Amino acid sequence: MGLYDKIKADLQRGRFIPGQVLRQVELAELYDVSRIPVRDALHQLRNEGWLSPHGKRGVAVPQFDPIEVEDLYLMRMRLEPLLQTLALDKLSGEVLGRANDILDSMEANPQMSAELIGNLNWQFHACIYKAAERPTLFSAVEQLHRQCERYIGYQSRSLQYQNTSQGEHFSILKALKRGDRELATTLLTQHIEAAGKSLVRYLRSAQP
Amino acid sequence: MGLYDKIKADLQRGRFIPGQVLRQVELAELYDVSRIPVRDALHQLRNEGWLSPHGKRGVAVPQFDPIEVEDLYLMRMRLEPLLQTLALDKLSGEVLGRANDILDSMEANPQMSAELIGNLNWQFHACIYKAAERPTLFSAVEQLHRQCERYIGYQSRSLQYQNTSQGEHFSILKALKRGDRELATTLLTQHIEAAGKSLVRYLRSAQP
DNA sequence: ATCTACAAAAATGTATACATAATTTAAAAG
DNA sequence: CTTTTAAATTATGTATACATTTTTGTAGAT
Repeated sequence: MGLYDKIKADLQRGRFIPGQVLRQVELAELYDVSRIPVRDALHQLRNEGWLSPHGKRGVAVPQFDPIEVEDLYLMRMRLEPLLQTLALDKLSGEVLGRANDILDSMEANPQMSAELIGNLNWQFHACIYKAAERPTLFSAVEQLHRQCERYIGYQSRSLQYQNTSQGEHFSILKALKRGDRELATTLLTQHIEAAGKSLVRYLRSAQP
Repeated sequence: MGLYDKIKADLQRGRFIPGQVLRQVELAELYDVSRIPVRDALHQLRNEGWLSPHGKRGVAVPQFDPIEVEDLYLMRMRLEPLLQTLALDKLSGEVLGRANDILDSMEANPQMSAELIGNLNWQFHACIYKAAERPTLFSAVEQLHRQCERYIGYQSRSLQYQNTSQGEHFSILKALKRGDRELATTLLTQHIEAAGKSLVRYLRSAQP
């Protein structure tokens, strides 16, 4: 696990306080490396929205920003259905099977960590998206996911939402299996919208 | 002008051949700096699609990829109208005036460099987009533009396309002034689609 | 007392040197 | 002759040291 992942994990776990300014030397000492790899990691983390520029030098841990969340989900609502549509014609039985397995494994283990649930969630959609064989579009969507991760965090969400979300996954998969383009698109759009709304609700309740 | 800009300009001008592998030492000697700033610049250029990973080490100048162009314009067609819509309510007379000035200045100088035309082109849209005050969405759109730049290059395009494109700009601006949400959205979508198609046509004619 | 100018500090950018990882080349075995 | 393995080469990653830039603090003038 590289330094980038370590710092990201610590940001996700809330080790650094929003608003806090991170200095290269501090981090270098903290993780026991030189400033060079720290610089690289900070650049990347800034690109992905995990850190924001702080004046002319340094980076800061960004505050929670509801507008940013809204923007991220608005973009996902427009790009992910597009990608899924492009994938539809190329969906093999193998891909659909793998997608099914992922959902089943989530169903089977009712008490997975929030982190693992989030990962499998993305795995499900990603394995469908990859079938489209559109690398540029895929990595754009992937980056949006990474930016969302910052807000999703490791907090476990309500069991109720987990269930409806899981139900939506199965509906989408069914529509894909039937090759119903329209329905799959509609369901995915609603799925993302619901996820966004749920996230905003959660953030508003957790943060003052 | 930083090293990043220098290398990008040289990529845009075709100093490096598509497929060519770029080594840090070569570039360091070429631009007379050490490898550290080269590394930083290469990272960023790779993030923006100007360079692609080459195996487990090094980067290469990417080949022209029609699918990538299509993806970029598909994304722009979905994100830019969204951003413009969000801007519509906040458009002040001052912003609209500035947008108008940009178009007029393009009209006034009929023989600007292709590079300058491209810049003003983006300035026009950007000054409207900025009015939305949605930084996340804006920088996503901005990044898509940067990725498109690689294909647009410095080559001058047909005069015919310049004229129709300019006409579309005026139509969009008029719709925005009237506050016609629907029309402005439709026109912008078509504008981007036309630009994409024109670019693909151009690339197909220039490249074998 | 406030503002400006200049000096001291602190933080980041960059160069050089070394460590690690990857690729290639050559040698040996099948 | 092909394939495999190990050594040498080459490229990138990282540490340390130095340069540059930005910020902060202080002294003097208005």
